[in-house]
Amino acid sequence: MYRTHTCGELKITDKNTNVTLAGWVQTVRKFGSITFVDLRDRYGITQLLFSEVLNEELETNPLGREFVLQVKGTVNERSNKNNNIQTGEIEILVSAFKILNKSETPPFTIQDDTDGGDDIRMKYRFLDLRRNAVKKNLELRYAVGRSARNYLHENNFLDIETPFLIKSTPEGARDFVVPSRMNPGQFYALPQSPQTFKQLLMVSGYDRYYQIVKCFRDEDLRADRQPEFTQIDCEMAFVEQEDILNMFESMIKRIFKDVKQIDYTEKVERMTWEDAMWMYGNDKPDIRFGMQLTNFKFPQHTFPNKKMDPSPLSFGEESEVRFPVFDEAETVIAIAIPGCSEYTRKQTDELTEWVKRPQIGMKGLVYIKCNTDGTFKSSVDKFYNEEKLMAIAAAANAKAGDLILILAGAEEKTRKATSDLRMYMAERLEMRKPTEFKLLWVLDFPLFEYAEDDNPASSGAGRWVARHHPFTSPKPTHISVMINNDPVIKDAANYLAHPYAGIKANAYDLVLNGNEIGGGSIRIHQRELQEKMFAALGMDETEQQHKFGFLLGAFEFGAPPHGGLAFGFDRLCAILGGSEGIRDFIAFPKNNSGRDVMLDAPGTIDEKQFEELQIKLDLK
RNA sequence: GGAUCGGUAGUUCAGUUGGUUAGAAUGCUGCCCUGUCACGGCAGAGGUCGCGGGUUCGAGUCCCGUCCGGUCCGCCA
Repeated sequence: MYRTHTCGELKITDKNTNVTLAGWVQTVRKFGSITFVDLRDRYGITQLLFSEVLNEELETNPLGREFVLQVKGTVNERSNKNNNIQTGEIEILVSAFKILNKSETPPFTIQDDTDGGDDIRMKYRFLDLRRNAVKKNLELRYAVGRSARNYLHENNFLDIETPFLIKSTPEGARDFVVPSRMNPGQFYALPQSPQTFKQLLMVSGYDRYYQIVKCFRDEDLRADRQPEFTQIDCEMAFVEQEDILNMFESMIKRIFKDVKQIDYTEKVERMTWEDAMWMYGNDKPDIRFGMQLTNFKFPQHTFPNKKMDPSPLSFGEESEVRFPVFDEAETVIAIAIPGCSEYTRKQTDELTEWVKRPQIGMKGLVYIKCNTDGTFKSSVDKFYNEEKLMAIAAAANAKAGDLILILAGAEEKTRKATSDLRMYMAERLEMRKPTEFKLLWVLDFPLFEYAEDDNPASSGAGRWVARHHPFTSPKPTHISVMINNDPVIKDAANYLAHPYAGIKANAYDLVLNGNEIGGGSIRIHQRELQEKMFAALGMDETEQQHKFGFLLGAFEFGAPPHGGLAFGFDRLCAILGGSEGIRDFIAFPKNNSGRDVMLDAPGTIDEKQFEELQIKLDLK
């Protein structure tokens, strides 16, 4: 037997017990005739005491960091206790030891606060995973998965596996492809999600399905995006949107309870997509803090349901003064930053530089300081007098002591920039606390999105793309709009006037602290509507049949109404763990360029493999 | 596809207007130490300054290219 106990469980009540432990050498502290060794395993650290004969034996068999060590000994009460570790009251008085394996000196320290950078940690990920900080994340990941499985199991969901080698249907993201040896010249694709399979399972009558499953998308990476990632993928039959929201709102609350011991009892807030864009400039707003946008100016057709109040920015017809930046802009949006009226010139300049970065791309930034004494100081004093500034501040809901920031420009860009600025300021003011959690359902997304046509033959006319995916159903009231109108966009410049632009989807996203952690929809389950959808996306009958014939066919054999959603498992774990990046919540992640630096993958393949696949490499 | 920051000892970093022998911390090696737990003390080893080219009397430092890594935009139905 290699061990009788782990390194994390012995207590003062085990005093005088004979034990055998095995683990890795964390540190060796020598004091002439006695030596302390910290022995580490998955469960904790236990101090070993080598004295007298054993200490001398260490001279001939010296220990190094990360040696694998087995010791026999008795549990001893420490004379100096260490309250920082679980086993701090005891130590093992070693009577015999055996080095089970030696170790090279690791390239970085195996500690919570390692000295290793990301690069070297990833290269030696197997050592990095020994660190408590990463281990904690993987344990949290397991806990989240277990909690979800328990919940889904209790609610009659069936875990059904779906294939990884499927057919390429390049509708959304790029597919990863796998050549087929037995079918030369043909390729499988790895699934971007098990979407069509879970819908077919609904047709098959498995009315509650789930799977914690890998998905693959060949797109560029981010701190929170990996080419292979994991979803909690769920689907239900005979449900409406409300049923899904309730079912999965409860699931996420259960996860909060199980994993974070948080009683998230209040109802999850709900917001339409239009309101989210209006109030936050973003379809996944972080609503833990205020700083809502004030829309001073916007193109009415983008927000047909919003009323344009008389803007305090405008001058009367007879006025000689004009501020062209606001006058000529399509959109002007303000945010009031609480408590920042004391910002120095240097700080406001810094913010201006920030919005002028190419990633944001604004031309400048207007600020108004609402001084605590009731006066105002702004970068537009030349154009707006005290009275006007006061009116602007009132409209922007700014209080004395606030700093109003105003951006102006084209609608889409300005709205995004204002939203980015809001997040940046919140970050800067430490209003985004990683231990505070707030959920939000965003509802009523547009079904379609306008895209510039990349096909030059169609002379620049735009086309529709599915905002969610092509299986998403329109709101019941919008079905007829879709059926009865031609999807072709004749006037690209005025695409918002097209009836399709107003069609809302039966889709929903779950947002946690400004991150999309899940999304789904009620699906189309009638062949006619599905065909219309494919057609709207520019697929002719042949293409539809070729790509999705199996699904259209299935819809003719009693497809029930159904819908579902999928959670981004990695991202959910990262946020619950208080981190923005998902890499340390995945045991073996890829780097920025999609490489596994430990394996050095991807790599080339043998000539023989090419031959078997009947593929000749001819790189451009 | 684009922007931006970085690459100097095993590791994390500093390195001034271009100027003698490139530093610190940590890790590593050796010696000393009976109560440490970030042990302590003394001594020591350790560098193709990512790579290639250029400017210069002289380049870690300036310029160009390239490779690698981080973050972001585009992209991610």
